[in-house]
Amino acid sequence: MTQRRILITAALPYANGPIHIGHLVEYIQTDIWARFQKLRGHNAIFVCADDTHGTAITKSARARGCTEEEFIAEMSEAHQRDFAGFQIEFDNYGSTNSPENREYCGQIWQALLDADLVSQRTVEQFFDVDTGESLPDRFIKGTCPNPKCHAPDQYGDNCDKCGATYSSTDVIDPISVISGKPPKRGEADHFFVNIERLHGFLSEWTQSGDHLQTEVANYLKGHFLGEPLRDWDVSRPAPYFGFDIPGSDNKHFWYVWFDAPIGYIASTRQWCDRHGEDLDTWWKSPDTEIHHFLGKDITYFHTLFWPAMLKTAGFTLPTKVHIHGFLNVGGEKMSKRKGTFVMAETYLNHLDPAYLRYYYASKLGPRLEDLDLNLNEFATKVNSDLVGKVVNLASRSAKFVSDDTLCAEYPDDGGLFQAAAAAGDEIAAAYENCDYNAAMRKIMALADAANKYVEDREPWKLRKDEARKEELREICTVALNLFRQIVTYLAPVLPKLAEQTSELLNTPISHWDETKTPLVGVRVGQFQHMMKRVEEKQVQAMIDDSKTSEPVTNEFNDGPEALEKEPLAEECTIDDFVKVDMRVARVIAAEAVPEADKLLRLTLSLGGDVTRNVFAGIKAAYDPEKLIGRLVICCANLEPRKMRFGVSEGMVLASGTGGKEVFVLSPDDGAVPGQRVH
RNA sequence: GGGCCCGUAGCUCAGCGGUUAGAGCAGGGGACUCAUAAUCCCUUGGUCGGGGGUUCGAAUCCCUCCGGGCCUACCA
Repeated sequence: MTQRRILITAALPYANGPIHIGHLVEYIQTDIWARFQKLRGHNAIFVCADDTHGTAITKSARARGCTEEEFIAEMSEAHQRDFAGFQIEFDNYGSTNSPENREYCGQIWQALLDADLVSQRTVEQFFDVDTGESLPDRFIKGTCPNPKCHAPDQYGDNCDKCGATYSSTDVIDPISVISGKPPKRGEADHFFVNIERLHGFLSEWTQSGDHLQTEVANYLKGHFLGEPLRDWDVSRPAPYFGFDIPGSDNKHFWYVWFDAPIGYIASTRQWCDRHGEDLDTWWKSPDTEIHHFLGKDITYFHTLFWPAMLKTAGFTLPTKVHIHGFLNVGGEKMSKRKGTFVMAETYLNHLDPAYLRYYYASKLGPRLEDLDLNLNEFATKVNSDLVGKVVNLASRSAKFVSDDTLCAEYPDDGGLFQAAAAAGDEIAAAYENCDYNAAMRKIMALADAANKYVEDREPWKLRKDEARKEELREICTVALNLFRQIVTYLAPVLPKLAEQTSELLNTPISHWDETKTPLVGVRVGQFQHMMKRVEEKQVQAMIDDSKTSEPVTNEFNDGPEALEKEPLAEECTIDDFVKVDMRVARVIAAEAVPEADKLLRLTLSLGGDVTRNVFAGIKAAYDPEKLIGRLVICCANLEPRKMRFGVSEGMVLASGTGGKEVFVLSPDDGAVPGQRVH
């Protein structure tokens, strides 16, 4: 077989949060492919990096009270620790905030300028009033501008409720997520890449050859390539955490999605520098295959902009972009509340990474489909396939020959070894095609056949008969050779098991083709357990751990305590709800009740001359004078209640636990007393 | 609104124009006891989402409807 030169990348994890089991689908998928290619003897390298730029990083660093550089350094360390924990082995792990990356950004930028693809124009957008930062759509929240919807608290790009998409400048009552204040509208110059000029090239590249999965090619054709491609906004005005665009006098920075994919090149460059190789060998040679692995969310960056950049700057285009779907757990999106949003670190505190590597492998196919982690299936699959079938082979045969040797000549096994050796090509083809679930099924069929062999030969009966010792050795030689074939085929998925097997048989597993020749005459070591069964309670502990210890990672960092303290009430009907008549009211008089510890006496106006006398238990939290004039919400049809100090004719709505922790509700500006709350 | 993908046994999926539709797990029965309650044998279970069409032949191709997931450009 001729040796291929293969560059493999996984998408760069954003340095804004820890790695979770959803990310791991991709890194495990890619790592398996990289290990497979290496095991086949190809010259393959697997590079990755942290994606470190953008407004979100600045915001997180600020929340942590450190600089962006400190923040991303800490995050990079955490990411690499998690990856190492899952036996994901990069040949180089870089950062987009590296000098190499700046250099290649400059190079590609210059190529875009030389090709006259860059233009500059003014964009109207929002800025935060406190920090002066320009605000991306996701940093704006407000009311959906769709007249039929008007859902509050929606992001600046689209509405969760009605699905409308819009520009953040259209949002009603916009609020900056950074300061919580209304942003100011302003203008800024941005640089745009005229991607439409490469439309012909992109149509050709995406629709021909085998660069993309067919569903991805279809999606691009149906979605983007059917109409003119819009210009790509690749810059952000200062202040912005990233690289300043040369010649822009520190006023313009490359948008994070410009420099992120270039991180693939920069990371390769670091590897080249360490190994005395030339970058062009990897990025400008038609003899090098480039394989990107990524999730479906970032499809168009990698299938439109990225090829356009590479093409313009004279780099090699990807041989194949492998796009996978998202992870669901138990058929649903990962959920912090349900404890299914499991961080890599949390998983590792409870379970062996080999389990997840195998489970994902057994579910991954070449198509862009979501993958479901079913926790019951996870446990039964690992236990039944890995422990019950594979490891069991060694477990039930090795100890009969420990500290002894395998036969000097491979015995007759009825053609089992040959058949398994022949299956190697099919299994390899499945790996090559990213059809890991097919590969796993084929491998497990081999394990079934091997177990049946042991069953038929009943070695446990022979061991009692010294005269048949040689026969026993033959059976174990066959069983351990079949085991070793299986472990070799599984080595890309289960590197640790391959190492343990290497030790047991005193022979390293270093090449796929070792499955073609039986191992004979070697000394067999003491058998030790290679893998523990998954216990249901470990899985449950991991889920429980994820429920409580997970940091809430939305940008507001709201904790779960309040809800936990006072769980949601029983469901009520709309009819129940409308019975409660809540009205906007103005506090026109307020005084403390001297005889009472907690009460203020409030006089509320519902407009005109309608008033309500209300006793509210908010004395510890509010100064009565400051309440006067304020709008509040009151329950206006509550049955009046006689109290020692008079009759209370309603209730002022407030949240909080009592004492000083009381927060009276107020309507937004514009509300007038007497309006009903719906 | 537009687009992409999916709908096959209780569950997760394979099969994608050609013998009576398969696997693993789960369920039922039996064997074995070397092995981490592992293994082996037998077995229950499906009008392949519905309806039309093309074909000698359709789970497989086409149309349509229903159901589900996802994408829809400065969001990772």
